[in-house]
Amino acid sequence: MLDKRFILDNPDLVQENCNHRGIKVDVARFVQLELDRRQLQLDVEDLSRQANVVSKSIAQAKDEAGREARKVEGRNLRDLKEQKQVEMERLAAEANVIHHSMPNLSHPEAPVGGEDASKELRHGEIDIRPFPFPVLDHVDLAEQHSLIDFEGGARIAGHGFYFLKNEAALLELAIQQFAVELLIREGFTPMITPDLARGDILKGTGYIPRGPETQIYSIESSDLNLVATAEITLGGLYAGQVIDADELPIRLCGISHCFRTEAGAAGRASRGLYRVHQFTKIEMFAFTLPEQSEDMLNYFRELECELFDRMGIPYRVLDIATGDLGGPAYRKFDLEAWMPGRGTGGEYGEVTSASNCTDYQSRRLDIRYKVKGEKGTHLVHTLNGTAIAVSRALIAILENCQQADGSILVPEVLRRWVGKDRIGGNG
RNA sequence: GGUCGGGUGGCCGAGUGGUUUAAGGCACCGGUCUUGAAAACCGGCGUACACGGAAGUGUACCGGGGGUUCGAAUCCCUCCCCGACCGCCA
Repeated sequence: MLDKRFILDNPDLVQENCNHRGIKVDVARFVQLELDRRQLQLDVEDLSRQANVVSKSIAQAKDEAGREARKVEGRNLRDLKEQKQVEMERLAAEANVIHHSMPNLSHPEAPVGGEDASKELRHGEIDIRPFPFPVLDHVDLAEQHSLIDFEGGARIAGHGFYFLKNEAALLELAIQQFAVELLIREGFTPMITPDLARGDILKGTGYIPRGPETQIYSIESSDLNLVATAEITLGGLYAGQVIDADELPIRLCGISHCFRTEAGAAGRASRGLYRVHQFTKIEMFAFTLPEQSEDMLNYFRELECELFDRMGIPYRVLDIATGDLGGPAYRKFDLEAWMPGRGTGGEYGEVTSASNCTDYQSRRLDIRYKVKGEKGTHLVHTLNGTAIAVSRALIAILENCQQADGSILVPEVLRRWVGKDRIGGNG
């Protein structure tokens, strides 16, 4: 959420930003509602004050008749207050709907426009290598080497679920180890988080459970939901807390399963592992001082690059355009890995995403910091970034590392955990 | 799952309907004293929102929500969480 005072002071700027983001918001309406609400709040508070004075006077009243008269007066004041308050809450509710629909402000350098306006910043260290042989996609490669059982997954849980088998199962563990090891070395605290969370926590992070088009699986007869990312649990971990400024920045590395219904995704390219209902993800999350968040976002992006460079995967880095930032992000960088088996002749596919949410998430989650010796508290900035989403990484690895003889070379950095250099062939 | 006990400020902790304006302590900040520090002493010290140029003032907040009352940390209902013990169990 945005700061209400900021919206009132800068309605034109906020409206323009909403337009750039491609989100329909009536900022003027919000401003009017909020101003009216404040007037009512004054009335309510004044009536409360009068009623409190009356209440206190009752204890000191001399005779029973005086007390009774005061009680009636108190009742009337409270009734009046109640009426005003109901009206105030009605306005607040309407203003709140608009407020919640407002996206975060946008970084001045973020490209303005729709999805196509996103700007390619650079490529990874590894060039796309030529494939002087017929390229297979990861589904065919997995079939050939008995790595993934999509039919089995569909049988027990439906389309979008799968079993990882043999080296694919080992690769899943290897990828996790590789990413977590690097992040620990960088000073992140490794966290295996709950895979379920309460509705409040999801809403605080910006996810909407149980709606008609929800991306979230919910547990029946319970407030619990399967998480779509560790961002939900890691952000929620500090909800309602005041953090000592000395402790910032806090950097966490979340290891969790991610569950997504992918409602409304029917028809989109979804062959194989690309769009699945469950996958494992290693997530970076940070709470920072406001002046630290820009550097932290760049740091997240560079770590993502390092991980994919070291796995030998070609990729490009995108500076995401305003129209594609979603609600909470102030700026967002995506890594798209080259997937030779995608489309005809290969395509880039999103593998990571790093966002600086500034104070947009922390305002809703109420995560503050306090500077020693200073009065009051301030909102922290939150950032999240994919270190590695295992399912998408598997696609990139299998497809980029396939050899002319049909075997798949295991990236060197993963061999320690996979226990072999090569899948298939004579490895 | 069962029984019992709990949830009060950054932390600990008192408080069973009205001078409670939430006692007291710790921590923290300022000061006195001191060569310096500690100790001692004095003072300050919650958050949010609103109003105000400011000083400041008002309202709300004692796990969440609802109720009773002129008035609720306190009484009632409900939900959540924590702890102890019992049962079951990887």
